[in-house]
Amino acid sequence: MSERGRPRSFDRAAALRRAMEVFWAKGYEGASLSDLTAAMGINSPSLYAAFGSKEALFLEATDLYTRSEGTDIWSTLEQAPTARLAIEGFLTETAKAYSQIDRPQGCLIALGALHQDSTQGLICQDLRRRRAENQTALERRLGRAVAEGELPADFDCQAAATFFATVQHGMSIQARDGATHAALMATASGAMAAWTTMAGVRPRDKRKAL
Amino acid sequence: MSERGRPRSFDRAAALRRAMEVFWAKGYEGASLSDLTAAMGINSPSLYAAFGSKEALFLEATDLYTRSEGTDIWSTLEQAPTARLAIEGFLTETAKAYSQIDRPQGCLIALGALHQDSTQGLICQDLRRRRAENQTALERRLGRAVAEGELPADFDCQAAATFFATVQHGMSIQARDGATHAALMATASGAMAAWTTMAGVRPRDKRKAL
DNA sequence: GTATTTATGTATCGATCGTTACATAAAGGA
DNA sequence: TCCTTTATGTAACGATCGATACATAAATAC
Repeated sequence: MSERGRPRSFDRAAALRRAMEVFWAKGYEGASLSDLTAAMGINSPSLYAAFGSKEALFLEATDLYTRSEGTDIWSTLEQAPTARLAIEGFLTETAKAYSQIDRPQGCLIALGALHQDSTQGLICQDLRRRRAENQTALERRLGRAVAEGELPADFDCQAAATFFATVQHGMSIQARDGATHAALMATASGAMAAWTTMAGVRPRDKRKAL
Repeated sequence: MSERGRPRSFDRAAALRRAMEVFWAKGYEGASLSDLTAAMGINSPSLYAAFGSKEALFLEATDLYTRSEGTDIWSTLEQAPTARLAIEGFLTETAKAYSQIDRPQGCLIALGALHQDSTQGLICQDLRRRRAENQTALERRLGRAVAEGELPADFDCQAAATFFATVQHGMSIQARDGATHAALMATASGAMAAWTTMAGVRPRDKRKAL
């Protein structure tokens, strides 16, 4: 069926991964076609034949990013036995992921396109949707903890999810500024200090942050 | 002395303010010369004669931004009678500043140039320096509180400053996503919940966040 | 007055942006 | 073998990027 015509001479998946890394490092507007084709090892007509356009390539790249780079963060959030461990794991995995030395620092979803016209730009809309989904995932996990009795019924899941999502966004900028893993963990610890108060824990020992 | 030659036909300070707003809304790379000259009401030769280059204009614009837009945030930090009120005011003023409806959302210093090559780009270096200065201001305020006995001697000022600075950076992205003042205040409250734990307060009433 | 100095508007510079025509190469179908 | 189909490399498209050359306008100095 699809075996007609001259076969593609490059690995589409590998090229997409290279494109993802370029977008990750430079953002959507900062990544030029020259940057992309150079990293992907192909010429622009091949890029357009395989991916359609720069926009479409970015959308595929962010999808790959979501499927391949954020997994530890979100699987920890879902699978941790308690909400506290879920949030702690979420923050710890974020600190780890954002300070990998062999990768661009910070998060593609958070930093990829901050300056496009949000109401018009397709790219900006897509990233914003993904950020909203992430915050919703946090809120759902907290809601589950309320339902399970781990958190008090009057716990404000939405406010807490907003707070932790915002901390994660800030960690992207912090990472871009060259923050070490330890510095990111300082932020994670700070956020967990908030948990202690928010969850209404009466501390027997006066300080037990993270 | 400087009254020789044809006088400038536009208000340099007003034009700089317009340029600042464009950079604030679109970022350094996202703001084109066309955008700038249109907003400033001048032609490009006038821009270059008055400001030198796009880079120099941006640096002047960020300086104006620092002097004119961030004042409430940082004066509150310095002048509040206690560190707790200082941090609370810092966060509250940030939430207010980042959600002004008649202005670009978020912070120019935080969002202005996230994707330039950090080691090379002059713009990126300047913004990074300003972000570092802001974090240092937080750390100094906390250190003062330790010296005054408000905070315990083993209080980790650097870690706390990192945390609160990161929260503020995250609020810029949150604001860019259209967060309301209330949503930003939810984040501020979360950060103050962290304060309660970090400062080692033994809460008599179990919850008193912000 | 004339000379000098600075600013403005027009028009354009070379470089780069994202994108595509076009001829050729390499595969399967007949 | 010839036709169709798809991919590749070269080369270039129009648009826009940041930045300027140049002639003219408007001020002061003499």
